[in-house]
Parts: sequence; structure tokens; C-alpha cells
Amino acid sequence: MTIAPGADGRGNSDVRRHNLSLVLRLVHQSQGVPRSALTRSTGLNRSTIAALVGELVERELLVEAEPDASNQVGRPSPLALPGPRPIAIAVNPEIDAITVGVVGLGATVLQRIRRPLSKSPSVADAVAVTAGLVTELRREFGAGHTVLGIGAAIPALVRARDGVVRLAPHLHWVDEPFAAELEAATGLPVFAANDANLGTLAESIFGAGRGVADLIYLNGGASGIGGGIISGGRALSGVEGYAGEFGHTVVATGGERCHCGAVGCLETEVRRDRLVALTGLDDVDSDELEAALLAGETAAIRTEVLRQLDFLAVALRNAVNILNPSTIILGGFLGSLYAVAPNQLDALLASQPLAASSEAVSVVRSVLGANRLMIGAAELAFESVLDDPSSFVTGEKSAR
Amino acid sequence: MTIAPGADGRGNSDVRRHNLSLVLRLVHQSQGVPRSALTRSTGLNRSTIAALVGELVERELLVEAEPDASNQVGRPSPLALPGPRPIAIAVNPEIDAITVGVVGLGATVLQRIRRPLSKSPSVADAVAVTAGLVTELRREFGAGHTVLGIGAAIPALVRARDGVVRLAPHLHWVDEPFAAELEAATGLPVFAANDANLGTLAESIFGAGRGVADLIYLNGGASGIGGGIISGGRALSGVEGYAGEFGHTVVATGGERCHCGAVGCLETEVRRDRLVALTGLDDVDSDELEAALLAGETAAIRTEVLRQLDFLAVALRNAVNILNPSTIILGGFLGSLYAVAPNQLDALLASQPLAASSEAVSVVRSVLGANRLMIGAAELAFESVLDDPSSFVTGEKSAR
DNA sequence: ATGATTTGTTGTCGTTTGGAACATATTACA
DNA sequence: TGTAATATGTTCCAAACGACAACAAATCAT
Repeated sequence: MTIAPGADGRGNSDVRRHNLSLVLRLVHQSQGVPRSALTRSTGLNRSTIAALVGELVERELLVEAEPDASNQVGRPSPLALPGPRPIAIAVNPEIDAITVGVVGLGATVLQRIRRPLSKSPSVADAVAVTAGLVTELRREFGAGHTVLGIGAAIPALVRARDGVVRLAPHLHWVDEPFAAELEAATGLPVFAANDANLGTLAESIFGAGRGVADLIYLNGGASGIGGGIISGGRALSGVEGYAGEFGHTVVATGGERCHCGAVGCLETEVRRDRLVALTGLDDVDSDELEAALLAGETAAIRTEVLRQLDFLAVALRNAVNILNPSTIILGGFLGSLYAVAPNQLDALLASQPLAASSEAVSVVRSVLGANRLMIGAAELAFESVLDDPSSFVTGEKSAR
Repeated sequence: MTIAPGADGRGNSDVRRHNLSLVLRLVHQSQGVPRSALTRSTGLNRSTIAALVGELVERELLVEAEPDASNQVGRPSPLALPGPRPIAIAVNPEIDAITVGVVGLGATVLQRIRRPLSKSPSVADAVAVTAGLVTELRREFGAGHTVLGIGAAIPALVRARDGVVRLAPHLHWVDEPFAAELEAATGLPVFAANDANLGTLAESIFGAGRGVADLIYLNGGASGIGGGIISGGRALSGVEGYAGEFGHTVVATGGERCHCGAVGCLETEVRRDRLVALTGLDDVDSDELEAALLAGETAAIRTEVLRQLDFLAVALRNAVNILNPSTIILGGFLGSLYAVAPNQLDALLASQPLAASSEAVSVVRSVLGANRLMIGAAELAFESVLDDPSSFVTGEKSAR
């Protein structure tokens, strides 16, 4: 008797919006394509594509460049490239630093500033530091660019709807309206999400997950394990945006107590600090840790790596059974663990029950480096324009 | 450089298709609504809705009925009802019986035949029995109805793409092209999927999950535990359609060995037969089992119920952390377990880590009864018409 | 019985894509 | 070096579709 809401009818202008959005997205995600490729991949008429690209160029969302010498018969097709005007600001607050960056369409990171902190920041600290950096950056990029908004990648459960940080165990933030406060401090629209979810987004569009419709991403950091899911080509968010918390999945029923209060969480059994401790090194960075693991001097290291891979495999098995992805992307020290003994993990996955659902799973390492979170966070700010390019009016929202 | 495929541009006729589809879906899912409600919920113009409904009536997909006395001011709006012509045939092969049904739009089950079997059927057996029943039913429903196709709900991993049964542990089918064979035997298009996935679909559209965009469904049957996921309003399938296999999720690291070869699967720890054994009864049906559990005569029963709820809670905790649903629907004996000690399970879920992600989860029992799989399977066969109503040409595909 | 209100009905208009015909720029080949 | 073949951009017109406005109809309130 009741009718589900959100079931929107479509008019002619929705077609236009959809097609503009589609073309802009294709150029954004491919970081530049010939116009003729757009006609092919969209199935739209040449004349339609011409009109769409025309409008996007008019709005400074795209630029057209000379075709590159392709040695193909026929009239060369001009290259459609992301326009330089729209930019997004990305923020990543951590325990020991706040990183802010400027990102253009096509995932071009134009600038990145990492401001180290002496102590774990309060929300007020984080907002203040970020706002300061944002002001600097807007001065620097004010001319010729239009800032669409700020995307924040936060190591926390973040409520998607309003950007409230529900729980950031390591930053010790609880129910903090981070997005709203940063919005008030900067006057820019702020979108916040979980850092690993944004890493997933970035890898899925521009990294190891390009073109893959069903994947899961797990990232191992110093403070724990986060993750995200792309299913059917879409990022999974869940009701409130908390989906992808593989770190607190149970992998050992009789295991250790986790900082979260539960027992046997993936992130209490698979930990970076244990590996670091065994290397005997102090405060290593990712590359050093991986080098030390690959060298694998002591038996203790080898044993610990295998032990952690066993637990990781349990978590992955559950995820595979639940989500049936085609690709598993491992980032951070999880990628290093895999690099040390890829066959071990592959074998553990292959030998699993319901072989059918895991037979086609391929495990790969993430390919985006330090810019991953900048790119993912920027995507949040780009979203509204990618969704409705005609909402972008040059100059209106421009700097200052 | 490469462009993602499947990114389709939209033309004018896509608008029509989308709107026709939308209207038909709304009527199908609501099982009858006033035309005026369609204008409101779609946002489309009155005249547009009139045209759309007109075309759908013309095609015999909808019928319009006298408005019911609503005591509202203004001209009464005629009721749009699912048309009786299009029907789907649903099949559910099991170890001891094959059930075939006839389902109309709006989830109306017109007929259901359960054919008991003396032994677990081979694929050939199942196809033969089904084809026989289908012939009978087509004779019975030949006049005035058009059979769109056959939907099959199978207790197995089913490859969505082609309906191949990859693995049915209890039927002992491995890599059997069930859909293709039934198609050959009946001449009707056949769509097959995992039974619990189809149960999820049915509950989400017509049952306990109506209007809920993010839910998980777990069903406990005699042969194990299956499930399914709706996320962001869409059924999750995974690459091959194997998503939702909660039954083989790890809940006990040191647990028993499962028939699947792994250790500690949910469905080895949470089992119907253990409960049945403790009741002392023999071959009970669902209601009898539930009554016996609710009576809870022996301490042993009580203990076992709580033990199973503990393991179920582990699986649900993992699922909640991964998927962040708003609702968990429990079917089969899992619903009975919950009925015995709802507070126990609620408490286990509420006390979990990352409270934010589980705070809003509500656990409910499934509401669709024995028709659940018929409705879910029929949905598969209806899908193509719901997606493109103008493909439905009356009489063309009709009986015989 | 009259007015207010809501909805169905009809005809016209604007928007958007599709398509055909032509123009243009490149390669292939003699 | 010139001509043909090919692919693509460009221009103009037609077709499809929903939006809108004006009017008609059917109910309730007073």
C-alpha cells in the first residue's frame, strides 16, 4: 500500500544531466580521451557528444587539445582533457600530523602539505590547523581555479550523511561534528568519510581496481586495519556509511582482547607493531619495514608473518564468502605481508571451502602511493559536479 | 587511457523505458496504488502518468479499477493494479521434494504444487519432474495468461550469468547446467539463483524488508544456513552471484569440521538437527520445533539455544561490521532461536565493539511464509519485463 | 445547492537526442 | 605526388518525450 520513496521519474533534462555527467566522468576517470572514444563508449551520436563536450568546455570543466599522432586512418579526434579550473581540497588528520592537499580533476595532485603535530590533535586543533592550511592554499590557487569543496579522510567511523565523526579510537574523538566545524571555519562545503573507504574509492577508480566492479580493499596502517567494498561497480556504504570495517571482524575466537573491547579482532592479531618489533628497528617507514620482512633474517619474523597471514586469510575467507569479489586489494603493511609470501596466502584462499566462490579471486597490491587518500577525499568534493556538471558556474564559487 | 565499458549514454527512448519500468515496478511492489499516488512518488506530471499507465494497461501489464471510497476531497483517482496476464513459474528443487508454483505480478501466488521424491534427485530427475509439472501448469493457466519464464531457487552456489549450479552440497550437484537443461526441456527462459538470495529478494520487496535499503537476511534450514544482502536498495550479487554465503563464515576458530572441509563454519555450529535431537521429537516441522524450543522444557535445550545464539551473534557481528545494515532479518529456525531469547541476541549485538555501527541495527523475523521462495524466484522471471515493459507483447510469448 | 479541492484529459510547446548530408583531416597506395 | 578510402567533426532537420496550461469532472464541506 505504501510506496517506496526516492523512485524518481525522469524527464528530458535528466537525460541531459546524465549524459553530461557520464562524459565528464569518463574524461575524469580516464584522465583524457579522444572525443571519438566517447562516442563509442557511450553509444551516443557524434553530434550529441559534440554538444555535450561543447557545453563542458564552455563551463571550463573540460578542455580540448590537439589530437596526438595516432597513425590511424581518418580525421583525427581532439583529446578531451579534464579542465584545470575545478579543484578540491583534501584533508587527512592523523595522530601525529595533518595532511592537506589540492587535487584537480583526473586525480592530479597539485600540492600536498604535511604539517607534523607534537601531540594527537583535538577536533578544534585539527579544524584550526586545517583551516589555516586551506587559507594558504586558496591564496596560492585562488587565480584560475575554483574550489569545489573539502574532502576529509578520517581514521574513524564517520557518518556519511553529515560528516559527524562517531568514533575515532586513535584520535580519541567521539561524536564530533568535524565536517560542520570545518565548514564553519572555511566557508567551504566539507564532506567527510572513513579513510580506508576513500582509499578504496581511489584504488577502484584510479588504481589497482580500475575497471573492476566487485572488489574489496584492506589496508594495514600503524593504527589498525581498515577497508572498503566496491560491489556491482558501486561503493558500498551501508545505512550510515560505516561499511567496510574488516578490522573488527572476528578471526580468532579465543584470541586477544582488542582495544575495542571485543576478542579476536583481525586488527589485534594482524598488527604492524609486532612486525616492527621483531625487526629490531625503531620507527620504520613502510619501505624499510617491507625490506626487513623480505630479508626475513630471523625465524621469528618468518613465523610471525605466516601467523598473521593465517589470520588475514580467515578474514578474507569470510569476506569472499559474503561478498564474492573478483579482486582483493591489499594496502599498507598487508601488501608487504603478501609480498613476503604470496603463495602462502593464495594457497590459503584457494584451499577454501565453496571453492567456486573463491576460485576466481585474485589478490593484488595497491598501486596508489602516498596520494591515495588525497585522491579519494577529493572525489567526495568532486561528486556533486560529476553528478550534475551544469551546476558548475564558473566564477561563482571561485576563490575568495 | 582505457574507458570503462558499460557506461551507457541515454537517449529519449530510455526515458520512456525508465518511466514505464518505474510505474510498473511501483504497482507491482505495492500491489495496487491510486494513480495520483504514482504522480506524487515519481514526481512526473499527471498527464505523463496517464500516458504511461495507459500504455501499460494497453499491454495488459496493468488494469485500472474503481477508486476505493477514500473520504478525500477532490476527484477520486482510479486504482492501478497488477494485470493478471503476465505470470511466472517458480521452481524449488530440494532433497526430498520439488515445488513448482505459478506467480502473478504483485507477488500473488496462484498455485503451488509440491511433488515429494523418494530419493535425492539428480539434475536429470529434477529437470524431468519440473518440466512435467510445468506442462501441467501451462495447460491449466494457458488461457488468459502469458508465461514470462521460469525462476529457480536452488540450495546451491549458482552462477548468475548462466544459471549453472556450481555446487549443491546436499543435492550433490556439481557444475550442472540446470537452467540450460530446463530451458531445453520446457522452451521457456529459465533463470536460476541461490535460494536464500531469492528469499532475501522476496523479503526485501514484499516482506519484513519492505522499504529498507540496507539489510541482511539469514535463513536457517535443515540443510544449512544461507543468506543474502540488500545494500543501497540493491541486491548484492558479487561477480558470479555467490554473495551472501554467511553459512560458511568462520565463527569458531577451534570448532568442528564442516562438511565443506573448513573448520568453524556458522552452519556447523548453528544447526537445526541439534535442536531437533534435544527436543526428542522426530522429523518435526518448523512450527513444532519452535513450539518445543519456546516450551524450553530441559536445561539442555536452553543451553544449546544460547550456545547457538552466541555463534550466530559472532557471524552477525562480522556482517554488521562489514555491511552496516539497518535491519537483520532471520528466517527458518534462526527466527525460532531468536524468538526463544530475543533479548539475548539483541544484547550480544548491542554490546559489540564499534557500537556506532551496530546501534541502529534492528533484528526482525521474516514474515513471508512458505511462498517466500516462489515469490523470489518469480521475481527473476519478471525482471526483464519490469525493466522494459514495452518488450511485453501480449499473445506473442503466450502459452503453448 | 454551491464552492473548494483534487484529479483526469486534451492540446501545445520546449528540450534533447538521432540521423542524414556534407566537410575535413588523416592514411594507404599507385 | 595525387587520388581513393576512411574516420570523424559539423550542420540542419525530424522524432520522441515530458512539461505545462487550460479545462472538465468528481468528490467533500458548508
